[in-house]
Amino acid sequence: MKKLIDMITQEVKIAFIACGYTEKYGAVSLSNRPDLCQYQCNGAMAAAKQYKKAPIMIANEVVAKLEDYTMFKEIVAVAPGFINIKVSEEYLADYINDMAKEENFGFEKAENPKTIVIDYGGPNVAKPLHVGHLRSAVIGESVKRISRFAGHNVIGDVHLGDWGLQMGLIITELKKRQPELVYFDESFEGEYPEEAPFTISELEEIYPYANAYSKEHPEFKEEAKNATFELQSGKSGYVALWNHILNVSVTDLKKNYDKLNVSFDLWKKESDAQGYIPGMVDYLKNGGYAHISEGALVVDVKEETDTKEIPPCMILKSDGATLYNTTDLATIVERAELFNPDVITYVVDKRQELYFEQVFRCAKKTNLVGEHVKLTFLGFGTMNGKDGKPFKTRDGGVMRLENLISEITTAVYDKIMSNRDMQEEEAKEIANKVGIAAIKYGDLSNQASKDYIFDVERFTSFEGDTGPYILYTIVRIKSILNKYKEVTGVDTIATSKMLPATGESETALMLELTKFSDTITTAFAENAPHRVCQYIYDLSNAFNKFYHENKIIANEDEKVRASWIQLITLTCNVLNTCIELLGIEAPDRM
RNA sequence: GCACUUGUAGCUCAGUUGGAUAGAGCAUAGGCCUCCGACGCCUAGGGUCGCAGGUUCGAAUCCUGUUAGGUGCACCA
Repeated sequence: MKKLIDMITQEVKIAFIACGYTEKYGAVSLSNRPDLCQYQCNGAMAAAKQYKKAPIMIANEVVAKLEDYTMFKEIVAVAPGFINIKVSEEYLADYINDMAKEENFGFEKAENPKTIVIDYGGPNVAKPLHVGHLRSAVIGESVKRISRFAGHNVIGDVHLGDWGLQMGLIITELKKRQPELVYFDESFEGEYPEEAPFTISELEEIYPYANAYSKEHPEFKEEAKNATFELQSGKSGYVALWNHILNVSVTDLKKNYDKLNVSFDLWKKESDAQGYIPGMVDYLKNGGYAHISEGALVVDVKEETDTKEIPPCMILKSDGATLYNTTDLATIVERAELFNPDVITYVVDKRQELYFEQVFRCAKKTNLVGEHVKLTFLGFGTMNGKDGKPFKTRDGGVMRLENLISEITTAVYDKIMSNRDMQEEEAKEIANKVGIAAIKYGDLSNQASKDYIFDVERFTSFEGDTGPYILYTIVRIKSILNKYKEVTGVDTIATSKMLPATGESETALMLELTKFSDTITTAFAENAPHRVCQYIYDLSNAFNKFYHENKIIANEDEKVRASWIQLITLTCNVLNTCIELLGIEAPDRM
């Protein structure tokens, strides 16, 4: 189904052509002056120069061609050359009725679906999720859902950090604490136990301890490095331990991501890419791409046009060991081989931009991926506290994601209990949904690339541009619909059509609904969930205004009543679809 | 030092390919419940869009310079 604005544009363009002007001047945009009109065309002013004619004359000519169209309620030329447009109520109602009938409210899915791999989440094994992991998860999840809704074949990959010194540290520390474990018995040849010799909380304590200890004790660090090497060489006891660490970690991570309503199609790990490294390194060497610089194997990635110095992309350290770059490049190779993607999007902290620029350039320059593959860096800003500095706990430590979530949900729970008479059990469930919405909406409503201030007070507020306000609006509509069913005994799935709007707020609500497809299109094109947030906020406002101006259930005219029920049902459905794209769920009551 | 990035109301943020009087929310001051959820709606005040030039009929938006904050600059990830 064509977008309303495109249908208008089409007519205006035809009129421009009919008057002898170039089509491009007929571009129509949303009005900046809602008090004057709904849509506007500014092309006459741009055309004035080319045709050496007063803009208002051009505008008048064009308007004369369109005046009689039933599509328009009003189309006028205004000095110095604006064309102001209002759509007729009948036309708008027809459009809205079609929207309600169509799948996805008439949004047209991509004709040529692309395969898109989204790399987000990026947790490390044996380390708890902390606030630093929040944005990647929340933004990545939403971008994934939006892309999928837009009709693409999307693969969300968590890209687990399971490689490197951290594993050696844990193993070495474990050996120090429990040397009697069979994993350390060199002569052991049987089956290792299925049960892990530690719990997740023990694991989470071991890693930071070992990490700190290694900084003070070089000999311990040396041992850990050695253990890492032995693990990577396949020492069976260590591999068995590593599997335990992975399993215990992943189970816990899944639990936590689940709370956030975040899920991944793939649980690929850095270690999975290791197998691709030797071949890739050989390829880079033999292809003449890589050379030795200061003892390390590097690929130059600077370009003539650079205004800044871009350091070469390092493939192997001077001691011959691999590093993050190596793994990331190998992962690109792995993904290209497994999925043949058109796009790979990385949802990571924006501080890694230069680094990824190097990796992307290296991959392209050396043809590790084809020309057609688009490597996208979607960098997000820092989540700051109210003081504008990176978010910390009260005593200055790193805040665990779990704690952040429970802090928010208790705040919401208290609010619900003080306002509503509700069973504890139900209130808790609702508080979970509302709390998650508060966190996610608070994050997603900002442009991803900017830093933002995480303000518990503001995000959990039920007023203003917040997650809870959006949910409140949805719950309110649901409540009206239930009441309607109660009063009339009629199910809300009415067959009647929506009638042309009779009031301003009704027209405004309908117009807002027509913008659904435009919103999805832009949100996808820009990888920008905040577009969706903005839209549902506007839509919620439009609904609330309409609600206040009209008595829906009490209306005597049965046809109007049915029409309005249809209208708010559609509003509710659109809102629900949108919050789903943000990874948010609405409760039935709150 | 070099580079990237951000600067919009007291605070937190939007701002469509350059368009008309720069928008929201919070906070502040008022008004609206015998009526579908007042966690709502309406009204008011609040701005040199960091600063200075330039391009343009027209600039928060494009260009140049400048200033303030944030960030990054090969063997960490």
